[in-house]
Amino acid sequence: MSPKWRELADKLAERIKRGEYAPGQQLPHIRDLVEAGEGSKSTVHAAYKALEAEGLVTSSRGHGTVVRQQAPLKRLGIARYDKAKWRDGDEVAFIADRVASGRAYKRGEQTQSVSRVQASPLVAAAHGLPEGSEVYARARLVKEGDQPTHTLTSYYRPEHVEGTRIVDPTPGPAGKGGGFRVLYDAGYEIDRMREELFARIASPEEAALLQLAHGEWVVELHRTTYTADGTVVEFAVGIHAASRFAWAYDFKVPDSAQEASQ
Amino acid sequence: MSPKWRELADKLAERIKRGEYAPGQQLPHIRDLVEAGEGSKSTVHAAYKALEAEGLVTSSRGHGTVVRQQAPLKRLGIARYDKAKWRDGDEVAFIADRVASGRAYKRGEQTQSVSRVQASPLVAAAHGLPEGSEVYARARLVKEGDQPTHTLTSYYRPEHVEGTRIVDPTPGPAGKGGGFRVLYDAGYEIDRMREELFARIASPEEAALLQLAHGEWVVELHRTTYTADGTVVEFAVGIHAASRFAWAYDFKVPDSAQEASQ
DNA sequence: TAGTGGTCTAGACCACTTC
DNA sequence: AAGTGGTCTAGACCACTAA
Repeated sequence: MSPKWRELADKLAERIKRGEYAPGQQLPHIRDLVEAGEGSKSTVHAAYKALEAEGLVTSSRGHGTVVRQQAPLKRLGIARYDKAKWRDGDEVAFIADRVASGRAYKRGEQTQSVSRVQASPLVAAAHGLPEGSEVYARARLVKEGDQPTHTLTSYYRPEHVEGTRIVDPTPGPAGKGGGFRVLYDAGYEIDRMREELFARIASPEEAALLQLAHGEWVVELHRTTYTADGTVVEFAVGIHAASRFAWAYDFKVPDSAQEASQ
Repeated sequence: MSPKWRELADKLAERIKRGEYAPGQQLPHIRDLVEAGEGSKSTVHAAYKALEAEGLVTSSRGHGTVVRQQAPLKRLGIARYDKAKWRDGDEVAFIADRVASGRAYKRGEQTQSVSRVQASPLVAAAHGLPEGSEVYARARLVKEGDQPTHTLTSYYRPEHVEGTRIVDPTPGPAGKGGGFRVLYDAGYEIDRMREELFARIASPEEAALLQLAHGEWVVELHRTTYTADGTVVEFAVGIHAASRFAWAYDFKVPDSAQEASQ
């Protein structure tokens, strides 16, 4: 026998999934359910808190509890890095994402700030630098309408970007073609990438920034970008609301027995 | 000003991270903290519940609340599918994972059951079959010691596996070399894969199976495996405890302007 | 039997929003 | 001022574990 608050939460979740409570619609007020005999205020509140942690509703004082918009997952694939997009056209990866997902791009949905900082152990290791070396950090917060979706911070070695648009940024996503175009123009053509992902609980700051419910998770993405000679020209860390993204990777099955002939 | 339960949870989390409460060690009992003036029983309990949702501790009735073992992330990369491992040797992918993570493999850490089922919409779409077609499902639950880490269910088309070891399984991971070896021996050499990942709340069944705390998340992995001629020979769905895994993907930056010459 | 965490209640009070 | 969700208390009782 589940606890009472769990039963109530399941009952409400069921109705939400069946569409009886539509997205944007108000759930019954806590005091109404108390009156209706669903339990004490604490019990009903526990059920609502569970629904919020599960991402189904959002509560706010003074307003009430409303069913959340269940935005479809945004799908990110390798194709978003296609050279043709940023080298020959003027797209940048994050705009390609929108197009692929059938979303429109609006100006002002990406904020950016560039600063010169000391490399953290993670950043230093990725770039093969001593800890504490100075690097350029380009931090973006990407929104979709009013909804922030993820942060992305790129770290560059000073000798690769000094004097480029990246360190003296005009508004918008690093100008025409984005960061990879800038590196390309500076003589560093990207060739290979490594993406590493894992999920964890959002920190309080991240939860506030990405408008996450308490207990929601984020996916942390580490992207290391190499030129053909193996130089790391960009290391980026992204924090994504875990419930809003999916990643897809296509690859050939490796065969180490044939490595020499490839 | 955070609520009292949040302050208490943060204080305890801090001490856990600093090592004052070591993994496996008991946290103070709820009633002790009530006595110590940290708040009422409900307040202290709320703090403990938050710590549990954040994966830091596990509570159980009759025992107490102990600090969780923070197992390092298991890292999964493309290399675990290396043909040399299962074609020329007799390793299977999941053993390669253990070796890469410095863990030992013990027999009996993987359970398996094979059945003939009607394809769900997801499975049918992956195989390009009409919904409800019959497929073989090979379901595994992978453990590490006593700790289950993930489930993995592979779906095969009957004409690809009928009469092979897969559908008449001997104990262990589909026998020597695993499922890919069986397909290889049957004339279907795998060539290309697509992995898709996303995170979501664990269902109650998954939480029980994988021994997850309430509110923990899982990563669902969809793996589609193709032969060189584009035939889908395996579609697999994995459910991983989100806090226990990391994924890494290496790839060349695509260039659609050169597709013809590749 | 004694001790643990978990649930539930009734009610007071707080923080915030809207009218 | 009235109505919303959020916090907190004191205490009763339940479920489970151990000796």
